[in-house]
Amino acid sequence: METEKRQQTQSLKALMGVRDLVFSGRARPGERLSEIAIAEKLGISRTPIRAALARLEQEGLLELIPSGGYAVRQFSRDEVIDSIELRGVLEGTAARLAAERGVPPARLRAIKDLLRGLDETMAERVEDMAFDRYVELNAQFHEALAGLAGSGIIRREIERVTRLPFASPSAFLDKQADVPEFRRSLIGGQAQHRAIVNAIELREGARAEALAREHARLARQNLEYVIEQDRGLISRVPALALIGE
Amino acid sequence: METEKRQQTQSLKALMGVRDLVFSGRARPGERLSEIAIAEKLGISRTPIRAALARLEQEGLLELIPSGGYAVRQFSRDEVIDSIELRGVLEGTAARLAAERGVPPARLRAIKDLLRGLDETMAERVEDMAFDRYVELNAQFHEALAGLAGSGIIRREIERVTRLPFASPSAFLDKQADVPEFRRSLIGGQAQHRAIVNAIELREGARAEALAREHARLARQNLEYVIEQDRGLISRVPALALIGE
DNA sequence: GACTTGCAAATTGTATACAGGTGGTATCTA
DNA sequence: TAGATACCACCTGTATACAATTTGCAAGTC
Repeated sequence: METEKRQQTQSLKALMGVRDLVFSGRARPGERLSEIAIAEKLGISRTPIRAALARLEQEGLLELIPSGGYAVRQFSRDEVIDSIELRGVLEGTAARLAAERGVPPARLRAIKDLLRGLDETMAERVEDMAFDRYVELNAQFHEALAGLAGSGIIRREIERVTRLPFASPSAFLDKQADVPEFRRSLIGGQAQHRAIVNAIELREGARAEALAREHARLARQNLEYVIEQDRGLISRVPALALIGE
Repeated sequence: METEKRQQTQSLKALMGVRDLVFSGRARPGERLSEIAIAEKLGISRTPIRAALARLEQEGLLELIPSGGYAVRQFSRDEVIDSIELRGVLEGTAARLAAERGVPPARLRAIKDLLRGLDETMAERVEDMAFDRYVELNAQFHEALAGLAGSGIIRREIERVTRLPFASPSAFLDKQADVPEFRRSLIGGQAQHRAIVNAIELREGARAEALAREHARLARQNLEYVIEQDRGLISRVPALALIGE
């Protein structure tokens, strides 16, 4: 019908449009993002585009050009590593606080269900894994973990860091990056998932924190594998499109 | 000359203007911030105001009203505590990484100079302390610490959290909140400063991290003192203007 | 008297007009 | 041929106009 979901649409369309422009690699790092060009391409006026650009700059995806305007930001290897480290620290904090403060039974049950679901995706041979399903459940697990401490502040901050694609728990879980090396890392990853939840349940804050931090290191390992062993993969992992240098 | 430093001014004026409106308490938590009203008050058009509002929402200072527009956000006691905790975690990470990665001698010297400066503000009797100078140097110390790991990502994140006034290391260091209880806490605080730098210099990452976290707890102690012992102080500590509930 | 309904004012979201400034190019000169 | 200068096109920052909602009030009805 003519309901035409226009509610809030222009702004959202602009935000998603620009994000996609960057993530898809159609806008290369360093490239200037012209308001007019984008506006024409997306079929909306400059105003919502401008708002989207400003917001994405806040998110760290774009950078200000001294003479005005915005450009796609380029991230160095070190910045990517620090972002992953940061995610580990924040997820570790969420885990620790959840352990220290205690988690309502319903929530604990919910995250345990996710654990079980993840288990079911595993198989004897890595080729037999239900990769897509793992990716989906893994994202849900990390989301649940971020909220487990019951702190909106922490949850929000994790969400923020995670918006940088290469810092996301799903950074190396992509159909395009379906590499045996990465698949193998999921086995250990799932063991860490279990350990984290166990530590939280037993109210072992320090252990929960350390485990969550170490868990994030999986992403770092995968990153280093890509950079040092198989640079060709860089272009196949979408989350790595912003890495330069 | 009529050069009239207008460079970038409207946007900046809008940002500072709205921030000040909130921090000064002229806009109460929950209150809607009307673009037109602010635009008239500040003598600029709606466009830069709008940008400022959107940005401050991203910073967490404002919240979106479902039907459109922005309102001053109100923070619960728990959210304030979590923000302080978060700052502790992030400063702890900066300290740990600085210890693990090592700090260039010049930077180490610089932060040690700050330590010495802070020492000089101390006195036998708390009434004799150079309070203003301490406040100034303390802010510099925390800024230096945030940058000590040489990570722009970490530095930026600390800066972000710190923008929430009650999460800042200077939250309870204000002329209006010049209370003996707070002054006394500075003595132990300075000891922690020294210990943090010492741990970093000795490359003791875990110790540096734990100390920095504990150091942030000073702010939490002060907060709890205000809430549980002397609620009248709330109105005298500007950083606490946003606390509700 | 309380609730509903309709209207009017106000407010946001979006588009566009306008001015100042930046960068690039082409031409002219040495 | 290389460098400098002047001009032109484009782009951003800001203001304002316009349209669609939303909110608040008032009047009318049950």
